[in-house]
Amino acid sequence: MNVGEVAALAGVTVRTLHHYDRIGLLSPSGRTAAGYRQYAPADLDRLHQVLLYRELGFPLEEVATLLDAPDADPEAHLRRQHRLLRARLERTQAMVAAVEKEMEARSMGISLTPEERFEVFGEHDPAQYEAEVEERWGETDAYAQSKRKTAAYTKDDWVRIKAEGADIEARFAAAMTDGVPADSDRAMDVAEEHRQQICRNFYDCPAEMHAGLGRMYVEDERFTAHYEEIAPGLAQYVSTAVQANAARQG
Amino acid sequence: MNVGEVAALAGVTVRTLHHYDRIGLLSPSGRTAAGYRQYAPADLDRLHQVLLYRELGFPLEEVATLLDAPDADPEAHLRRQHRLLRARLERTQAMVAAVEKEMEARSMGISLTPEERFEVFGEHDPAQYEAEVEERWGETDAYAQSKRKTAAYTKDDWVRIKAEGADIEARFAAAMTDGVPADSDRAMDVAEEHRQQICRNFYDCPAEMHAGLGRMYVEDERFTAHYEEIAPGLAQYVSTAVQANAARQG
DNA sequence: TTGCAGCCTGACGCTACGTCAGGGTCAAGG
DNA sequence: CCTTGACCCTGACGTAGCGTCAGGCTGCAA
Repeated sequence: MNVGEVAALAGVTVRTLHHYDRIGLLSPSGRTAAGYRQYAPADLDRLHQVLLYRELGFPLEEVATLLDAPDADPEAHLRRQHRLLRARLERTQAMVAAVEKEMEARSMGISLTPEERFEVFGEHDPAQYEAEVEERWGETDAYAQSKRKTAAYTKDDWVRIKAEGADIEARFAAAMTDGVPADSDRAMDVAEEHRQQICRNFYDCPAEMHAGLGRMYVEDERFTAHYEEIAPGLAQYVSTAVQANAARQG
Repeated sequence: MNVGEVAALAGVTVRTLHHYDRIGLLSPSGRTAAGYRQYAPADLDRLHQVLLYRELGFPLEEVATLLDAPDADPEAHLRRQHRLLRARLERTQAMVAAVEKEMEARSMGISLTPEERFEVFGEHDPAQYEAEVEERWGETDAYAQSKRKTAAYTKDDWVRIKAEGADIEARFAAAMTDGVPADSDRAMDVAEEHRQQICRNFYDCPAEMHAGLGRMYVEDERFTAHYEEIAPGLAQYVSTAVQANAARQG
C-alpha cells in the first residue's frame, strides 16, 4: 500500500505519515523504484499501535521507545492500552458527572465552590497522568503478568493452552446438546472456567469485560464462525452463558 | 487570588495563565500596584469553561470566540459540553471494545483485517470531529432549546418555575410523610414530573442523567442540605424515587 | 501524448505552551 | 532594619506535531 491508501485507511493525513517516517517512528518497509513509500501489513500493525498510544496522549518519542523496546510483546501493549483507556473512561465519566452537577446546581440556585468545580481537573495533565499511573501501577503487577505470560510460553505451553480451550468449548457444546439452558448453573460454571482460563493464560479479564466478549461472540462474524464451526448454535449459547455468568458474578 | 494559587487550584501552570492573559483568552480582572495578577471569582468561572473546552479539543482561539459570543448563556455552554463529553465517552468505549476484541482475537488465533482494526480511528481527528458534530447537530435543536430557555425568561417565568419546583418538592415530602415507599408508583410519578420539569425549564434530562442526579442528592452535601431543609430524610427519599423512576423508564 | 491525480522532498508557519534570563516584591526571621 | 527565600513580572527563545505551500517527478487513462 502507498501513503495515500494507508492515510485513508487509518484516518490520518499523508503529511502525518511523512512526519512519522522522518522522525523514524514508522518507516515503510519498502520503496518503489521511483521512491514511493510502500507499506507492508506489519507497518499497518505498527501504525495502529502508534495511533492508539498517540490518542492516549503519549509523546511520539515515547511511543517510539515503547514500541522499539525489545522485551515488550504485543500483548503487553494491548493490556497497557486497555488499562489506560479505562482510566480515560473513568475520567470522562467524572467530567460528565461534574457538568451534570453544575447544571443541576444552577437550576436549583445552589452555587458550587471553586474547589468543587475544579475538582475534576485537579493536577491532571491528560497525558502525563495516565503515563504516570502506568509507570507506578502498571509495571508492578502487570509487568510481572506480562513476563510470565505469552512471551515465556514454550511449545508445550501452547499445546496445553490449546487443549484447555478445546476442552472448555467441548463442554459448552456438550451442555448445549444435552439441552441444558445457557443460563443454567452448569453452563455458567463452564463460562466461569472459560474466564479463568483467559485470566491464567492471556490477560486479566474481569466479569464486565468477559460479558463484552460474550456479546462480541454473536455480533462479530469472525468469532461467531469460530464457534459455529464446532457446533451450530454454539456461538449464541456461549454468548448467553458468558453474559449470564458475568451477571451472576456481579 | 494570584497566579500561583489559581494555577494550583485549576491544575495548570503559571505559564499557561500568562499565555491566556497575553492572547486575551483570560485576563485577570485586576492587578496589584506591583503588577501582580489578581483573579476574581468570575475569572475562575471563565477559566473553568476554558479548561473544559480545551480538554474537548477546541483550539484556544475558538474557545475565545465561543466564550465571548454575546448571545451565548452559560447554560448553553454546559449543554454543549455535556453533549461533547458524552460523544467522547462513546468513542472511548468503542476503543476499549476494540482493544478487547483484538486481545480475544489473538488468544483465539483469529487475525483481524486492517479495516476492522482501524475502524475506530476512521476519519476522526479528536477535536475537529467533535466540533463538527457540534456544528451540525448541536446548533439545530439545542440552539433553539438554548434560545427559548433561561436566556429568555422573564421575572414571571422565574416565579412560575420556582413555584413548580416547590410544588414537586412538597409532593415528595407529602408522599414521604404519608408513609408511601420511595419506589412506589406514586413517588415515581412525582419523580417523573420532576424530570419533565427539568427538561421543560432547564436542560434536556434523559432518564440516565436523572438517575445520576438522584445519586448526587445523597452523595453531595449541598444537595442533601437543600432537601433536608424541607424535611428530614427527604434527600434519601427523592434520591431513591428518582432512581427507581429511571429504572422504570428503562 | 497529454492530462491529471498522486507521490516526492525541502522549507516555512502555527499552536500551546516549556524553559530560562534578568529583575522586582513580600512576609518572616535574625 | 535588613536579608533571605518564595513568588511575581516581562521578554525571548525552544519544542512538538503537524499544516501548508512550492517545485518537481510518476503513473495511468483517454
